[in-house]
Amino acid sequence: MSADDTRDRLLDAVATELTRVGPGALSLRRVARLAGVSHAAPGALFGDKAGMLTAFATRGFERLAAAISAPIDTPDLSDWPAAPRRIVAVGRGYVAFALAEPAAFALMFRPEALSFDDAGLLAARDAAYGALNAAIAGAVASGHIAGERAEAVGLGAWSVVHGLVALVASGNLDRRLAGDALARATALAEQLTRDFVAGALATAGPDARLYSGTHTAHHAPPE
Amino acid sequence: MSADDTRDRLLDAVATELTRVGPGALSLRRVARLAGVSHAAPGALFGDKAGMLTAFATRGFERLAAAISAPIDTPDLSDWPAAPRRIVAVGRGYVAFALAEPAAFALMFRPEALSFDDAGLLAARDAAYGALNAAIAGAVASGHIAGERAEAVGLGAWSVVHGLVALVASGNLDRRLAGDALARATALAEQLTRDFVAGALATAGPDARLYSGTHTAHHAPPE
DNA sequence: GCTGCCCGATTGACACTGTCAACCACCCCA
DNA sequence: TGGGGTGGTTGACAGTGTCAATCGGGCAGC
Repeated sequence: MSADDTRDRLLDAVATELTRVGPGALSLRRVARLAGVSHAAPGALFGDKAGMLTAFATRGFERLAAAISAPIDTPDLSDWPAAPRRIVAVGRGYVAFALAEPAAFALMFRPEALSFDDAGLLAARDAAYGALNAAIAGAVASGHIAGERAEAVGLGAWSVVHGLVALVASGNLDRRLAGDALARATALAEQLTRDFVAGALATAGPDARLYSGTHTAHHAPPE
Repeated sequence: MSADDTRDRLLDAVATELTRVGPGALSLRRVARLAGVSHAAPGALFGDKAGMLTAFATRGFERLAAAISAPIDTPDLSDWPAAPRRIVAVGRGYVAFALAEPAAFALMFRPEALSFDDAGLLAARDAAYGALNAAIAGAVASGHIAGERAEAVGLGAWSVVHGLVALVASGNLDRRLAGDALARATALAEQLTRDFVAGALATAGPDARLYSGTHTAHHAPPE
């Protein structure tokens, strides 16, 4: 049983406990028991509880970066140019990750539970944000978003996606999204991302609108 | 010393402890000590820790409802019609509350720390959401938002505002928003709310655009 | 005016938590 | 053949949330 082995076993135990009881009620000792090690093993390996959760959150940011960098195909946007399509794809990856691993996602955005100045964590986080920014930068380069609007559009798209996911995760949308909340939320997030990008494009000029009216007629912006 | 008196003293102690150490590290016994009562007094009054935090969060939702219902004046939108202006005002009130009481805001959206099926909490929460929905309904009634788009616009505006605030609160925007992060975030949230509403209006029809281009020329949508 | 009683609150105990010091086993390198 | 550090354990400690038992005191009913 190597050192990396117990490290991985502990982080796996963190994952199962995180989904079972949530980030707030997670117990270091229970994680250790679940991993079959002594109650002080996490401390010896990670320093303290925050260190252990930081290691897990770092893995989470790496998976988030992979999720939003993945070339998700968007056949329903076949008449959109590549750059805005990429933005929507990033949004979909973000939502998909948050809904697939809600506990990890919640932990990643709970800085008081982590060692937030950890170098590895910051690197993984910045890598994920870099993938996000790259999509915006691509749309700027292709002329679909005005340069001076890039920050606002990037933050807006990120905010709308993150906000929706946070509201779903905090159980505040159940009444609105009756039925299969997650499926509807996913669909809505895609719609919202499209809306926001389209709104940003609309403000770029009279003819830059992506689509209008009935949601069936799509008009491509000038290339 | 009446019962309501100690109740209030405990909730005030929760407020100070919440801002001091955050929702995760809050200790029931320390709150009790701070309020000058025994360590079991909160349990006797509120049932358990979650009950005490629920009582505090209920107060928070009431203040949130007041913040977004307040008639905030928006002189910079003097040429906007009343209904979309009201939506922006709601967004500003939401952000103002979240930035003014970040600890309370964070607790309110951490359901695992609360008794989330508490009747009082749900009532206060729904009252706040009602104020939010009323603004959207007003824009629908005045014809500025298509009825079938109301849910998407409402969720989108809420998501973008909530998401931005959540990202700021979780310390994930410091690098982007260098300098006085909060002030810039507030300004950006307003901009984003405007953008989103404008985008939603843009999709309502070719001539329904609120403004375009340089952000200096504003065009009113048809009344 | 006394009795019973519930409410607000206290004390004491319990199991559990995170952390730290001390100790132990093993492997690698000198 | 030794150290010495790495990975891991045991044991202790203060602090936490919760519960049972208790207590005082106001209040209604007789």
